Amino acid sequence: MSVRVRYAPSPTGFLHIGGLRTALYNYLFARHHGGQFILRVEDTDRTRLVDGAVEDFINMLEWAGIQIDEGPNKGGNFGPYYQSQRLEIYKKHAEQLLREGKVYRCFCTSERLDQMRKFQEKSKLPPKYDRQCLRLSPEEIHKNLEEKVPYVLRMKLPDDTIVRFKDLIRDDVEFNTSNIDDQVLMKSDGFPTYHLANVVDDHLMEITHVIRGEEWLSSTPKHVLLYQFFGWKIPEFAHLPLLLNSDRSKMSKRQGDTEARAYPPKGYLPDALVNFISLLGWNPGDDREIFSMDELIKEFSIERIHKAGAVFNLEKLNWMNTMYIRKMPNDQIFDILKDDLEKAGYSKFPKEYILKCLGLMKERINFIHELVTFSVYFFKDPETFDPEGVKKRWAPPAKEYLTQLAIRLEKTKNFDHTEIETIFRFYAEEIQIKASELIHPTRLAVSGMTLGPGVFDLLEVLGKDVVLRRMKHAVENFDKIVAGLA
RNA sequence: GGCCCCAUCGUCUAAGGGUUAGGACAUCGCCCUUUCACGGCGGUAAUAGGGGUUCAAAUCCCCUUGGGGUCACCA
Repeated sequence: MSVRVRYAPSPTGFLHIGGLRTALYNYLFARHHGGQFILRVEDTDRTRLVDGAVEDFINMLEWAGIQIDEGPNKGGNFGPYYQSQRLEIYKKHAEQLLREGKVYRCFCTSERLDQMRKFQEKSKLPPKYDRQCLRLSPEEIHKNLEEKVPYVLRMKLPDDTIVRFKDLIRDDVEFNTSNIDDQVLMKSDGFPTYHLANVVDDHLMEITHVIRGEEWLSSTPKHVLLYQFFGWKIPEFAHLPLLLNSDRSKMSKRQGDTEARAYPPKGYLPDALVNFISLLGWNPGDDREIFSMDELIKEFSIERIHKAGAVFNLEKLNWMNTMYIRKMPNDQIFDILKDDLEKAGYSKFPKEYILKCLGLMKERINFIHELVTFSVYFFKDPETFDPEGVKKRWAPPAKEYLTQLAIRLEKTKNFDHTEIETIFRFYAEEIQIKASELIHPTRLAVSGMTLGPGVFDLLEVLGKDVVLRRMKHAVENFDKIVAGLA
């Protein structure tokens, strides 16, 4: 039987980084085994729906390179993939359980439930439904139904029974039903709760492996019991370790960016983010750390997922992002930055020129958009000059150096790296100074900055005309700039 | 609080009875060097505590401690 897994988020918010990892692990597992990855939207809570959430799930999964085989955007043989469109199915199954006495109607008001909980809390009792409605006589039930008193359907749990199940990550886990509440399965608005909808759908969609966050571990016995109520085969469970804030609490909005969609605009590459989160709770068993999606698919195994939660460490993600930027071909970077370059007004420059600039700059930036913001001087003459740099690099002889260099550079034929370097070295030797005393003032003159690519590369890429123009401008305004007037 | 899960450098982790407890990020130092980076070399840094089992324990068992999750007509 082929593997079928699902990622089943609730559209009550945008895709969470933790959700992205859950989806990724499901996807890797599916692909590793040649199975299917399904996206199912669990929109049974009508009060917390967030506009655009489903689009965000789909967009971000696609951005990350996770391909959905079946889902709201794809269709499939097991749809619909919105739970809100499957109400009849849940109703039918709930009625079956009601007929079989596995669930019962509960007419209790939320006020009574709240009161009861408060009392239990105060008296340090476990907060549990007291089963008042389980003791209702048939006449009372009939009367309530006649009077259209709203009701929910609750699971009737067996008394004092051990529910055991095997978790692929945690091995055997067991719970006693005496610690579990009679879970509501159908709400009074006719919508199922998560527990019912989830089990019914996983069964009908022939899900073989339920891979989800650890926060579901304690409700799994309810699900196991439900499978048993229906007489269905129980899928394999794998509860993933949680993603943590730096204080080791469950990753939440309080700290850092928890929404996946925050990452692309910050300049994170999808491959880097995917690679990074793949390693949060899993590793291949050796020292390798850089993996493409295909390699992850090849290497991934549930056996190597470990149990403890993992802190989302932004610094390591940043490092990984840097690695991926360095590795990425220039024209691919160009494609990603197209809009940014356009917006900055740089797209009027020839593509080959931009590609060269990207090539020089990508070695020294951490986020892809920095390529645009830090590359201004490739596209515009500097209007300001770093004051610290001016102070340090533009001592009086620099003016003469720049003048002389400009004269010599003007005579070049190719204006390439080697030719430029020769001129610098030769002139430095001639006047008995270190080449760096020429290099630093020149960098400042042509870029306005004290850092960036190697100067000879920089000059070559900028081209003779631009370099000479900027150097002359620097010489002409040298005294003003040094005096802090320009 | 009840129930459940978990526990190796600051962080991500390797080592599933015998290792000087390994790697990566971060950090520190040195080298390279025209700046910033990259890179190279090296350093600091961990088995939560206590009991067992064993010739031998990070590793198996128990207890303690600590952390987390969950206890809704939310998922």
